[in-house]
Amino acid sequence: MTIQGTGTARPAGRPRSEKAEKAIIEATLDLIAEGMGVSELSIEAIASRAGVGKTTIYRRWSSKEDLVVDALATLKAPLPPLAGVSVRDDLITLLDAMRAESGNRRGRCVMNIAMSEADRHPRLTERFVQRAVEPRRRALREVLERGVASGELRPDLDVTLAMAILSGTMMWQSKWGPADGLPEDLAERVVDVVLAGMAPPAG
Amino acid sequence: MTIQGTGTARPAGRPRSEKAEKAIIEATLDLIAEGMGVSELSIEAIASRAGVGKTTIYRRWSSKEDLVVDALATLKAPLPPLAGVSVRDDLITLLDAMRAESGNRRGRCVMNIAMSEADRHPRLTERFVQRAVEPRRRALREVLERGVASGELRPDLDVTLAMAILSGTMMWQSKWGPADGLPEDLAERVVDVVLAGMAPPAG
Amino acid sequence: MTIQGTGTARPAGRPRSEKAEKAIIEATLDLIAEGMGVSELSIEAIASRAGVGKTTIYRRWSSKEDLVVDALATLKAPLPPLAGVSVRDDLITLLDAMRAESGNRRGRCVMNIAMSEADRHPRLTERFVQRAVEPRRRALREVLERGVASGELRPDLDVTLAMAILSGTMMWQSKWGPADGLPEDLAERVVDVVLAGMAPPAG
Amino acid sequence: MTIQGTGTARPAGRPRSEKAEKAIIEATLDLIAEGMGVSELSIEAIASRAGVGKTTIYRRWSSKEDLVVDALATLKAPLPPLAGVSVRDDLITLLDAMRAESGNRRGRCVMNIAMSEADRHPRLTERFVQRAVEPRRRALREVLERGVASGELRPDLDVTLAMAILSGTMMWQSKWGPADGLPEDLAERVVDVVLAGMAPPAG
DNA sequence: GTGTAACCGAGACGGTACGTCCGGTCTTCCC
DNA sequence: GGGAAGACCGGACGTACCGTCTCGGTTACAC
Repeated sequence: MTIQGTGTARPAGRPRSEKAEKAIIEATLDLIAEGMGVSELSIEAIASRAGVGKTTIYRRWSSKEDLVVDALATLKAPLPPLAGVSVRDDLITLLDAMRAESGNRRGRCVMNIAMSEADRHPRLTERFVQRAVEPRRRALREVLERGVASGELRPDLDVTLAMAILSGTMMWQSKWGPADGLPEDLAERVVDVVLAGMAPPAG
Repeated sequence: MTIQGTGTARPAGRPRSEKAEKAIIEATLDLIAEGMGVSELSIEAIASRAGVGKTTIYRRWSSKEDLVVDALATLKAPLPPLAGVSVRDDLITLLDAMRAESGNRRGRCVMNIAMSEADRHPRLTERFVQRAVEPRRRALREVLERGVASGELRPDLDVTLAMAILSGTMMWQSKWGPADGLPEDLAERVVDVVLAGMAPPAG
Repeated sequence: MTIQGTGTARPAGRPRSEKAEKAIIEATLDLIAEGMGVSELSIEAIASRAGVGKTTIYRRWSSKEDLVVDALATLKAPLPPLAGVSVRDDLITLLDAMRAESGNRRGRCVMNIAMSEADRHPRLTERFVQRAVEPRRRALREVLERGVASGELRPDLDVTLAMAILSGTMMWQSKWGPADGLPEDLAERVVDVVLAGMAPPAG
Repeated sequence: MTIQGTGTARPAGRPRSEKAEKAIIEATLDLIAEGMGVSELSIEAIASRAGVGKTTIYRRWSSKEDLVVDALATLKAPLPPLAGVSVRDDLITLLDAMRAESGNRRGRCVMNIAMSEADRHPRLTERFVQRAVEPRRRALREVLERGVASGELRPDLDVTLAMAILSGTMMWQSKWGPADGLPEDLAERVVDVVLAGMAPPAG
């Protein structure tokens, strides 16, 4: 017998097509980017867009939600590189990146799904938080704590509060801001306000 | 002839039932509060929940979107009464009210709809902004401007920026905050940070 | 006052219009004659045909069935005059009249209703039997019994059986006969068969 | 190429379910047996009773009438076996079978439909005649003609007339007879009357 | 090769909702 | 009271689409 002893033996028959899998995921993300909510998304539309039979989808995922979860999971989180010199600069870099991501169509739609389906599809939101929210939150926290450690920020800084203000301001404005005439340099300004408001009181 | 010249004469036939109209609106809001998005909402479910024939709905609204628009429009905006003494106290009152409103189930669901359907149903969002967002925004602006006028806030305060920070922080946290362990007195704290960060530099 | 004290006092208000009542009944019979079954009959159609408001019908009959019952009840049963001489001739006269009545459109439709609605609307059928079937049955029986009494028919004649054969043959053929090429003088022939088959055996 | 030239190739896709087809027909007959006329029959009720989607019905029949036609067509006509010895016995057997069939609920309702819808749905009636009426008529005629050939009946017997009397008596009584107190052995009696009335005059 | 199994396409399945129509009832106006 | 008008609820219509399932025919690998 020539069955190699290595781990999982390849199952008999034609192997599943990676191409089909990718096409399905891509089609799903495309449709999401076009503003489809989870319920507007139809397997039929995905299959058609991916050039794939409905069966092929059904063979891989047992429900639409599973598919969307997997699709969102492929969204990588390329955090911007931080200079690591000035805390202020790094914060601005981070916040501008966040705004940019949630500002374009795709980001906004993914955001919508993650938020509005939170009640009905907890697993979906959970996965999104884990893949997209947490990394950014962690980066933000690290920068702030670095500032505390380096003395650039006051030692008793309420990091959690600062994070809430910074991210809240940016994310909220990416949703409603455009209509409000908020300035381009919003990141810079809010960082300054927070740093000023949280700076050591006098000296 | 004795036809009175007064305005629009009452049309012939049985008049439309106000009760039915209210029941329909209420049913719609109920279903929204149960997490239905606009596309999950079905006229049939609304009719059944309201104890009303489908025709009675179609007679009044030509599309589901129109109905939802009207339903959201009935959400009144009972802003909390402001003491009008201290700007700081008034801000805290306002922000806490905002958080409370978006914290309960109904508020959260309405919020979800308004946000996630923004792209697909602009009229819906527009109406929501006009009825729910604008009044709050205006109230916030008035308090801030009063502070400027009274000298409680620095004269060159960037009111728009302050509003973005205050409302962004509160609204964003009403969505993601619960999982973050943010404190109960968030409103108080963020107001203090903003006031400190925007206070007249010297005195 | 000129209200006469006689019997039932006339109720206040405008008296009901007899004309409307007749028009409604007539319209109902018309529609039935056009082949409508009880369920195809609609109050709306009746009202429209009678030039009457739906209310006016609803005020008088509490259900469609009641109305149809009353309408059928107005169908009079003008039995043909019998010469009273020969039993054979009288039977032929009766049977030919029956065939004529169930042969024209109106008679056939009324028949259809009476028969097919028997299960669902027993009161309707009951009324029909009482007004239309019974008189004919009675006439038939009288002629036969007269023949027995006069010696024209054998004394032990089974009157019930004779009636079943005579009326069954005529009525059944009025339904299915036309396609069968049955002769015009069917009545005469069947009477002869029955009389022959039931005549005193030898002398 | 090895594509065989054999007949009609099986069409692509999932084949239609015979089970569904049968269930639909059965449900239709059930509802008819419950006294539904053609207009009371609703596709929705049939679908629900058959445990089938409405599409599954519409895929097969384009109209309610077509469905009913097919349903009635499935009613088989199991004529009773005839001994073939005595004409009199065979006639009695046939007539009793006819009475039994139109005596039970299902038979009565089918009869009602066939008769009362004759004007509105000629195709329906036509099919019913062809499937149910004709075979019986043929059997009756054959027995009678056998009697003529064998000398058991007079050679100049009017077969058509005899058929009209025999079937008319039986069918009519199956409708109105129960209330008339007609005897159990009606078949026997009417056969005797007809044979007597049509027997060769002298011998 | 041959076999196995996944592939694709097509189409029927049960189900839900659609928007329309119409029927019987109810309510109001005007004569 | 009577007519007209029209809203009311309910039920069925025929259609569309969805997710599922079931086929036939094809393709890619491992033996």
